[in-house]
Amino acid sequence: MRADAQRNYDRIVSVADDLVSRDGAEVSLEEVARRAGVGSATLHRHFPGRLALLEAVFRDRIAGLLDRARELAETGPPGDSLVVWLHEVNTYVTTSRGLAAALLAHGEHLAEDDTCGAKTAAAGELLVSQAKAVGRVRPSVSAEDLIVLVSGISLAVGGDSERSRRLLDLALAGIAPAATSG
Amino acid sequence: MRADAQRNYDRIVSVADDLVSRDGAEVSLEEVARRAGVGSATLHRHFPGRLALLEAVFRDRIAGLLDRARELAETGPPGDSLVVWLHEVNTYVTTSRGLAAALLAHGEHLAEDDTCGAKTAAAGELLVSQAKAVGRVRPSVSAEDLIVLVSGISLAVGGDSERSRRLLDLALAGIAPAATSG
DNA sequence: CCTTAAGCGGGGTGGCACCCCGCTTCGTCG
DNA sequence: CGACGAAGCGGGGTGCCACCCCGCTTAAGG
Repeated sequence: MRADAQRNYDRIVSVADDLVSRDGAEVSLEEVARRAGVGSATLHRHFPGRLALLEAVFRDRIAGLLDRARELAETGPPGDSLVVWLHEVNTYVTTSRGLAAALLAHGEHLAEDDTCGAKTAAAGELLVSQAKAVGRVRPSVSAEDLIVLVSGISLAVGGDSERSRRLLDLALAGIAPAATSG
Repeated sequence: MRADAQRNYDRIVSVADDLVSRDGAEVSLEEVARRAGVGSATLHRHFPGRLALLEAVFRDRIAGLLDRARELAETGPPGDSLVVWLHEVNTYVTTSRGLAAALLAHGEHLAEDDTCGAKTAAAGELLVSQAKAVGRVRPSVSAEDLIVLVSGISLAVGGDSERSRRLLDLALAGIAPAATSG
């Protein structure tokens, strides 16, 4: 990639990061280009569609989540690590406007691609299988399910972190009262 | 309301119903107006904003859900009725493109208004309090939470009914294996 | 320094939400 | 039943958008 192209690419991602976190995933791509000091054609050449831009913007943050999953998998107790990680994902997704949209790219089967959602689900799979091994998670539950769930909650609550956290707790525990039988 | 105004209103809602269920909540309002045979100004006069139109489109379906909640509250076993009703809501919401968006109108506190979401949550409250009374639901869970959850799941899965149903089951039961002790 | 192609961006296209305002039609009342 | 005031209508305008075309610029290599 030519040096000027790389410079423009970086400027666009940086500006998009600011604007998306300020205004959400539906920012005007024109404005991103304007603030980045490039023509809109340049933006569209580098990023064919809004999703491609969002993927680039969140790539680093997602990478952080992946590292964190590996770290938790190695250090934490198998059952709790998954819950801790999902709450961290939830916080990330809820407080980063537009991330949920990026995670749900292609909406349905987010596997096989190298999209943010696919990579996140893959990282989660590690923790899920650990948790299954110690009987803390049903076999029918997949990491992809959980990522979709987190994303959906985040989409639904807007940016209300407290409610998002509460709904995730609810979904992980179920609606029934805690079984006091042990 | 003048007779012609009423006629236009009805035509717009009817056409919007078709187009939203075919193309989702993001239909072009211009196209709705075009197909309804009215000027776009007429549409915008009757419905100030996309959400107002969606509310009108789904009002009848929502009314059906409310009746169903009352019916289940009277006839069904308190614990199961809630689950049955939530699955019915889920099916409705997932198969009616755009309904989730309508239910999440104003996103955050959907109480107090007479929006679709508020009315649905109110109807659910009946079943929730029944279920709490028989110890099937934790006191900290509100009907509003559950409606937001259902809507979020629906948004996240696109139109995949089977997955939507599975995720709702998951969220209601929690991720842990079924307690075989009880 | 010169070539060449990768990359750029001004400006165009078609579509959108939303609004203004002169014209039409409805409902009412004499 | 006819006329009148107002409610309602919609063609057309504005400003914004995503996305693209194409002649010009400039980086990179010899």
